[in-house]
Amino acid sequence: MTSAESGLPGIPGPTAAGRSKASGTAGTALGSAARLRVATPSVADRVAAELRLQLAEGLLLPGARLTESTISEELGVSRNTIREAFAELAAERLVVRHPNRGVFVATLGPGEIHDVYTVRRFIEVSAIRGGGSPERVAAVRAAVEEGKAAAAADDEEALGSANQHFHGAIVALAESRRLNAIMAQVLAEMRLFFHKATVDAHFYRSYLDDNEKICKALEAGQLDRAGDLLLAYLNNSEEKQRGVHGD
Amino acid sequence: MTSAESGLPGIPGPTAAGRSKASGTAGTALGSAARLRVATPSVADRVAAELRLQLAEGLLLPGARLTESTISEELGVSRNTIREAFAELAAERLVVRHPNRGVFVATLGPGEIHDVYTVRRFIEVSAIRGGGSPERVAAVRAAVEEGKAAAAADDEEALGSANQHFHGAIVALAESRRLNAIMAQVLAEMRLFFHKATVDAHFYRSYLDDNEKICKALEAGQLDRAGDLLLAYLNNSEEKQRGVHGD
DNA sequence: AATCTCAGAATTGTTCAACAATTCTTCAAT
DNA sequence: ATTGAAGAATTGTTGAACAATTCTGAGATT
Repeated sequence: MTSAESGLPGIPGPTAAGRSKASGTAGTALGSAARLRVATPSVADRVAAELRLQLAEGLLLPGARLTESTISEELGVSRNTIREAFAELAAERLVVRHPNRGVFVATLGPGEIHDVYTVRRFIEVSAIRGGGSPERVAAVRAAVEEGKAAAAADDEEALGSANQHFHGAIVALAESRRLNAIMAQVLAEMRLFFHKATVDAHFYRSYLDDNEKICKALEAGQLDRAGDLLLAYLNNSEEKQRGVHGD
Repeated sequence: MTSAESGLPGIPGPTAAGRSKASGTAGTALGSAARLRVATPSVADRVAAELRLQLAEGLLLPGARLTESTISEELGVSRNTIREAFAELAAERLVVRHPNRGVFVATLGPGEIHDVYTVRRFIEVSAIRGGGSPERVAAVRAAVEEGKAAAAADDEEALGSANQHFHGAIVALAESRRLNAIMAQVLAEMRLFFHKATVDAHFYRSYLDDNEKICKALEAGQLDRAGDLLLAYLNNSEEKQRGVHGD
């Protein structure tokens, strides 16, 4: 694609406000039909979602600059709307605003990585120590199996996802909307610097055993033990990350 | 004030872009002089800060609607900028966006209150169990004394602030930027529903003893005991809140 | 060659005005 | 009382404009 007109996923056609673009009526019928009763996310939200996706896929590397006009053209959305999306992403720390200089993909130095792991230690360990309903525990188990399957299929990408699902499921034990949101945000931040150093096969694979053990302890109701294992895992993981990245 | 031109604190004079408003040159000199080397926060940020303040002071009660045009006029800021500020506040959960209907001050039902306390239990208890440097412990002590002074002066407002400082100081033990930010956000949410029911003098005052005990345990290095006390305090506090608000 | 300076280009910050889409109001008709 | 249909108000989004700031690249200076 060279000069995209509407690069946004979801609802296809732009409705063309402004005073330009003769605004062909084609597609309008389908658009209103599809909008059954679900509140359509705003364009700004969709832009934010799209950028979040590109961030997660490593298409936008840390430190990269996000120029308003470029994205505006690329996505066929006005600059003002882009700015609204930026405000969202900045609040999520995925992106940093330098006044008068622009927004950049967040870069996580050694200190920041430690900070992220501190949050994870606090939340994940507390969550697992609190246990959870059988359904939630089953979800943790499912994530473990998902990881095994990915390993068997030699799918690195899926392995990484499974690992994140595992940790997400652990926090979900607490059944807290806010904790889930916080964890999701932290995991999104982590994806950011996962792309910097290409992780080798052994990197993720070594986690599988840990996850299995943690899950088993959880299922057996040995919550303190599960917490200790998880804590050790997180410490170990941080050390490895620290090794891979600067310092 | 009837038709405010620049209701924003901080940097006084609006620079008047657009094509209107003859833009008197008065005040410009002082403005640039004051902007020594500190990155001036954007207007959107200042709007968000102002709204955050009004929210904290109970000037904007939960459920209240924030109309773009009204705030735009009131603060002498364009609608687009207001929207950017809204995006910030929505990300902080202080405000909720109903598509095509507007933004409203967030309301916290019983479930939400429980959720907020869940986050606090996770973070605060973990933080105090981890202990902290002498300086950070001293900061906790300072918050306790601040509360005592406020009680002696019969200053309800200050008592509330001191209490929040106390809990903020506990999280600060962990020396984590992100945890501090999360806690600040949660406390901001709590301020939201504190204004609903006017808390009587005994409400806060009963906390003073708890805080003192917790602080003493912390200073004595009895971290587990401090954690237990804090946990009990939080459970008790949640129950009281639940009693005051619609159950 | 290294660096300083300064005009011009590019970009961000902010505003205004317009209009489509949606929601809210009002008021009559059944 | 319920329904329905103008009409008013508000949000969502755009495009254009311009001030302020930062970036860039030649020359000029040491």
